[in-house]
Amino acid sequence: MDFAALGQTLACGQCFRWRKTPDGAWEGVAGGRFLRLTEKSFPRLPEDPFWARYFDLGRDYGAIRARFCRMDPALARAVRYAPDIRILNQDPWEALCSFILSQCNNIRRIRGMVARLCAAYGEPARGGGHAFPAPRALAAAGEGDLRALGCGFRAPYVREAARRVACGELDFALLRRLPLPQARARLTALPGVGPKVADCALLYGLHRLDAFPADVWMKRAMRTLFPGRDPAWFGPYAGVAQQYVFHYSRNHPELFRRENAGAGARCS
DNA sequence: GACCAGGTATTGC
DNA sequence: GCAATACATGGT
Repeated sequence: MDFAALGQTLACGQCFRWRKTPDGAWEGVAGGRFLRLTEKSFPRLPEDPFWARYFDLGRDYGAIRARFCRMDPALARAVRYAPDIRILNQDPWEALCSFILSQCNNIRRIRGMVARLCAAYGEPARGGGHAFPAPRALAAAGEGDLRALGCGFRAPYVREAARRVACGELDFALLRRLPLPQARARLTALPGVGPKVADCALLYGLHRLDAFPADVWMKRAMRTLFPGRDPAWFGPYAGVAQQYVFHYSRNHPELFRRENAGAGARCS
């Protein structure tokens, strides 16, 4: 991974709190810390244990890529489009909450909603900006307050998820060690959390790399690019494959022009 | 205005 | 099981 390719990881749809500044730096907040990455500071990233883990620097993505490229030509195309994508180790609560907000929504607006929540309910972060709000903080917010920040019909979902995390009813430490189907079931027990959001929380928040979020783009991609395949076919790193394919698909909508989005998302 | 955006819950067949 | 519909909101 080099600095120039950072955008592949930070702007491929897995996180909502990073931005590229006009002068070409990347700025973001995670784990209550603000980070500004430039061409100059980037090489020292591995020295910080927190950020090394956040960017999953200990994993050999070259081997994962090579395996994908051998498996299937379409998968190889997706990998080559943005080979430097890595799956971040995000905070589980932040991932769950962010993807609850993602339903029936676009990435630009999700970023805005998350930014407003952080500004209103997040503690000041070390170095600048605000941390993602603690579950406790959002559990204590009124539904009307969350709606006022633009959360819409997702407001009660966020509040209830926050409450269950805050009181320990939903335990991320447990989710880390449960078999995937059982972890998924615990998550979908929350109102407003279905299979897609659950898999996002598992993949992005708990780093379960075999979780495979299937949104509209992935459903289209599966029909068109991988007919007859299912998530298990992608193997133990199915979630990584999903990220390559999701990003590739979103940036090649012409591949699906003759599809009628159907089979899934209906918002209006 | 209609249509869409990383879905989910509810209802009716 | 599976299709239809409501759910807020902002951008094109």
